[in-house]
Amino acid sequence: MSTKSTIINLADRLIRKNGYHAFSYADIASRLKIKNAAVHYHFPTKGDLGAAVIDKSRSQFQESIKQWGVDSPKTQLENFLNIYSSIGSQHLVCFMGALGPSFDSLPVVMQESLTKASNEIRVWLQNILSQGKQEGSLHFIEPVEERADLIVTSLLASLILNKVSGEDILKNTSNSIKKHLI
Amino acid sequence: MSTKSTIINLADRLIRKNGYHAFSYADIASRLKIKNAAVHYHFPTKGDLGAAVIDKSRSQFQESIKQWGVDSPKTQLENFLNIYSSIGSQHLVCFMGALGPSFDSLPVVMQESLTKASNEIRVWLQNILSQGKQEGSLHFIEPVEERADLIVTSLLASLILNKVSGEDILKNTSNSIKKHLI
DNA sequence: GTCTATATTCCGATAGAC
DNA sequence: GTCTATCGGAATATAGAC
Repeated sequence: MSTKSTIINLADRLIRKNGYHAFSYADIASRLKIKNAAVHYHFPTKGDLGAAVIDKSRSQFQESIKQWGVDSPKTQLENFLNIYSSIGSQHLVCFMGALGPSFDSLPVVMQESLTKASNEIRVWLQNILSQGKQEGSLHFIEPVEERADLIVTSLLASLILNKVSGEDILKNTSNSIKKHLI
Repeated sequence: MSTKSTIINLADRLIRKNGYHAFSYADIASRLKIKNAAVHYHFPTKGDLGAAVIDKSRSQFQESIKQWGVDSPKTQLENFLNIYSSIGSQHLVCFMGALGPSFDSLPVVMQESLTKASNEIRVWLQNILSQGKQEGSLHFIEPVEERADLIVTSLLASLILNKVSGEDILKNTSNSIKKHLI
């Protein structure tokens, strides 16, 4: 793997463990056994690196949902839930949960990519829910935007409370989500 | 108001706007027109200040639910929802949403207080839901822990996505929560 | 093209003045 | 008891070596 993508992966992990403002170029450099200024060659500013981390996650998500395209809405929803349980098992949060709370303090390039990401995820979930309702495999009474936001917010914060409480909050919320839809 | 409590309120606001690691003693000092080292007199370390911010919110919550004690479960739940809409209208997140994601990078005093806070909120909500179910005013099928966690996580992350998306996510999730319970 | 030596600013924290 | 002057170190970032 290239140095550049290694840096992105390290930054991604540090951001989702400690937060954007809690990691430094020195953290990355020491793990790569190079000088911190070498990281600046690949990413001139910290905002550039942060934006690359977001963009990588966005690309991965787009690739995932493309592959899921053949599956049923119910299966795609379970795939989506599995993303979060995978993150939770590593004692991390998702990039939206890591970066969203300090949105106002982030460089503009990161803010813009984050906003796009939130819309991409919410719109995709709305579509899956709509499809499932139409074919009769998923059930909900309220407007699809409301149910989609209920689900995505609950999953996002479950990873946060997993860290804080030390309990498996995500298991509880995932159960609740599934019981109401199916 | 005393300088000490003014500092706590300023720090609280800064944390919920930008995050714990994104604010400095200088931010507080400049707003108070004193030197940053003066803040160290009141709070020797940044962790002391952070813990005071959490403790203040915990006290406020305990006071609120004490006052709500006479209300019906349904009314208490609406009071709880109103806390979040009040925070959202100020374009802020709750302290749990601000601090939880970077839990691993926080001083131990803050971690311990945060963990207690998460349990206090979750247990209170579980009790309200149980009471409401028993008297027939609130309805849910899954175990009370699952529904309580669904609600609290959804509200927490709604404030985060409010910031990121620029839309009123909290309105959607609040509607969804109410429609399923009532 | 890739990385190192160096600069500059800002951080949290201490010692001591009033 | 309250605050100011100052420190040591870490942060991001630039200029230049190889």
